[in-house]
Amino acid sequence: MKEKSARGRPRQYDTKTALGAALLEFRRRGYTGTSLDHLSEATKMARPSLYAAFGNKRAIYLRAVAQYVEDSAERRDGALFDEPSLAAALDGYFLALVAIYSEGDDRPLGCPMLSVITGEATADPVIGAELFAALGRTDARFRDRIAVARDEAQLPPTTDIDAVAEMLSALQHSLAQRARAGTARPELERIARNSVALILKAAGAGTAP
Amino acid sequence: MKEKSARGRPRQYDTKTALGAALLEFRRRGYTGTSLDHLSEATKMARPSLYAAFGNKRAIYLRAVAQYVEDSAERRDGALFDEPSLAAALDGYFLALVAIYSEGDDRPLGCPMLSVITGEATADPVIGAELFAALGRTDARFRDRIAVARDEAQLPPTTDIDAVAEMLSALQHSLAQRARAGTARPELERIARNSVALILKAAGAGTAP
DNA sequence: TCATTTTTGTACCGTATCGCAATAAATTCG
DNA sequence: CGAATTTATTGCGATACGGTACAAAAATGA
Repeated sequence: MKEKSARGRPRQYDTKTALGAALLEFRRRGYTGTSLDHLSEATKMARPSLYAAFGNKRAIYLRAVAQYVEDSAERRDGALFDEPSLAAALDGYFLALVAIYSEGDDRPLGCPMLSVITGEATADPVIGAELFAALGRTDARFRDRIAVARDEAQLPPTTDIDAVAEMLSALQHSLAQRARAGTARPELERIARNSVALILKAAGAGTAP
Repeated sequence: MKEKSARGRPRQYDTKTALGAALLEFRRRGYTGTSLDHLSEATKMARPSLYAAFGNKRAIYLRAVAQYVEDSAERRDGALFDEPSLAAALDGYFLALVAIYSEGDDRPLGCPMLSVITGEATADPVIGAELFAALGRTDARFRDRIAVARDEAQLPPTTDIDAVAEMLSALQHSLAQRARAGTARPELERIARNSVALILKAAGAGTAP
């Protein structure tokens, strides 16, 4: 499926690595705080090349975050759905999430969406819609996993799927927030484990066989 | 305790209203997206006056948010601690919180801290420290309230105070995130009520008399 | 070899930005 | 009234910003 460069001067950049470098820059500096010059330096692409390849700054961010979502989707869904035990699945999922949120040489960089574009959501409707959609996707994924666990009788049939899923989403939002504020990884992992246990207890896990 | 203006030309602005207008502008545009010109227009103070009164942009934000924290502390603590029933206290607290987060003509403006400076926390260490401290204060307030409820036997003596407080903080973080993404107020209120109920259930409220 | 195609590099434009200097206006004290 | 003091206003200067025009460079095809 690789596009074979047919003609013309070959491009010196690789799209995936460029978008990865761009996202890292956004995570470091924030959305508005990242200029096209910063992106140009980080990706080693000249500004016109950036523009030709992806479009304006917002398009660069959206492409970069879309690649992040796509690349991490497999790991996320794997952690959530390949593990039969709900408790183990959630533990694995959130530990992987904390690992991502804790990336960063100096301090944790947080979530590539929640920690980066929250400030812009009110000023830029496109960004706001993107953020809203991302929240909805996370909710839906948790709902699906909870429904599976309920169908497998790991949770009572009366389980309020929406409420439990919203608590799991809240944990994710909170971990992103705390990571961005500088909370260290072991503390995030502790919070994740404790919270998952508490949520499962509230959901009635292990109550009715 | 009012400073009586002793000499010189009297100032035309009121500090509190100016800081309130500045905070509103920060919430609308985000931290980096708000320029001194925006603040100047919003507060009806000339840029040099802003500079003389508060200092640079970061100082303006910190002063504005400090005033917000101070002004809302009374209502917050009142909702939390004046109500004897833990369930009623938490419901009241989070409904008041949702009311604040839902402010805004066009769309909800979210939290004056969580929704505004999260993106800058990695780039500006002072902002990062401020955010970290704010998270710690919220945690501590919830811990205190849970401890009171446990001492009054509204919760079992074995209650894990830290874990429950962290879940309540997570709910707060999540409501801020969802509000900023555009979730409407009734939905936020529904989530708040359901989550409080679930957390109390997990904490064992009403289990042991 | 030479035209064609695609990417790269340089330079530029209009605007916005922060921070401040210099001056004008409004008030109190003597 | 005049001196002193505090605030308000105007304007400047240097930089950074997003976005683009244009020509040079590097490849392919005939």
